[in-house]
Amino acid sequence: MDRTDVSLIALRRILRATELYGRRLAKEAGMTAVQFRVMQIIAETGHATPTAIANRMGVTQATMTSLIDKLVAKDMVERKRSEKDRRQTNVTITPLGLTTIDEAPDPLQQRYVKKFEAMQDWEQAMIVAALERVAAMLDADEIDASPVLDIGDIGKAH
Amino acid sequence: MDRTDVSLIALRRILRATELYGRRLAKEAGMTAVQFRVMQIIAETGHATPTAIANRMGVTQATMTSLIDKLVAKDMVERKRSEKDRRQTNVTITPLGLTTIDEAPDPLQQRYVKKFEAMQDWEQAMIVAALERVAAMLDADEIDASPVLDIGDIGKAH
DNA sequence: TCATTTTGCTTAGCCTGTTGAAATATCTTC
DNA sequence: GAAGATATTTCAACAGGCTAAGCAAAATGA
Repeated sequence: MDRTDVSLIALRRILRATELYGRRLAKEAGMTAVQFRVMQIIAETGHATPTAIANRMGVTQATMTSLIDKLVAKDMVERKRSEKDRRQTNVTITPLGLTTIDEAPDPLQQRYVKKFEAMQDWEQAMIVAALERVAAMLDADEIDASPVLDIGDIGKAH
Repeated sequence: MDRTDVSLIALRRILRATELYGRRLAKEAGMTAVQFRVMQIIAETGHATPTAIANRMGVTQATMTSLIDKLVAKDMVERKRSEKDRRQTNVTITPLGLTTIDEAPDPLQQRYVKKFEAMQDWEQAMIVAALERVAAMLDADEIDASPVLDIGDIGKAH
């Protein structure tokens, strides 16, 4: 087995771990990974418009509407008409939504961040360099204005 | 922005490239990424049982039944009752299915493999080491006998 | 000013993937 | 051969995704 195979296998493990994380999250947080991702994005600043979220996640507005519908039904977020531009809807997170995502298990990220930060400086540097190299190899010529979608998002650090 | 963030962002790019690849594949090969993954598994040996495929992909038998239904409708695979154990169904790939996956575009892997193999020895070694390190960080204590699922599977090399 | 275009969002209808529960058919075993 | 285990399928229900169409509110421009 050559290095190419080994590297592909490692990539596969990374993808799979992410997928499994998404499923676990779905069960433990009482919502699906996609819904959780929407919550995370809204929680970053406390509010966001459907279009903005849709763009970041790489889905259409229509899809976002139905996702928000479900989160509203769960009392996790609220819709509020914008004052400035009354075409816009502002989706804000509710107190319940906030505690839910704060308390949500985030095993993948926690695990990764903790271990990453425990590494020595040179090793961190090496990993960052390698990951960026791989990312560049994979998403090259795909840099268009397309959205920042990611499956079960590994999330923002810290 | 510290190194942890940078590394998470790179990971996110990797995941996203994989996701986008799955979507492109779906359009160009005339089937979805999930269906394609089923085809790949069957093609490994030319045949497989629904349960075996379901296990490898981490879905239930019921799901596999409906996936196979669709592939049968597309004339990509066939169901054949096993002779030995007539409870079992053997899913075999058709000639059409075989040519379809042989000719399927595999831009992600091609791109990756080509670039990887063009790298210098020391760089390949560095990337393999880094990817394995990251994979270990992510899928630690998750090594159980669970299935070999991966989204839009990066695929087997060569 | 006001008609036209653009923008932001929702509705409606349709697909795929997924599951759990129940039904069917076929071994296996005592 | 009856009871239990195993392999699949069927069915009903949902989540997520899309497109097309519609509506309401800005923005534009003649």
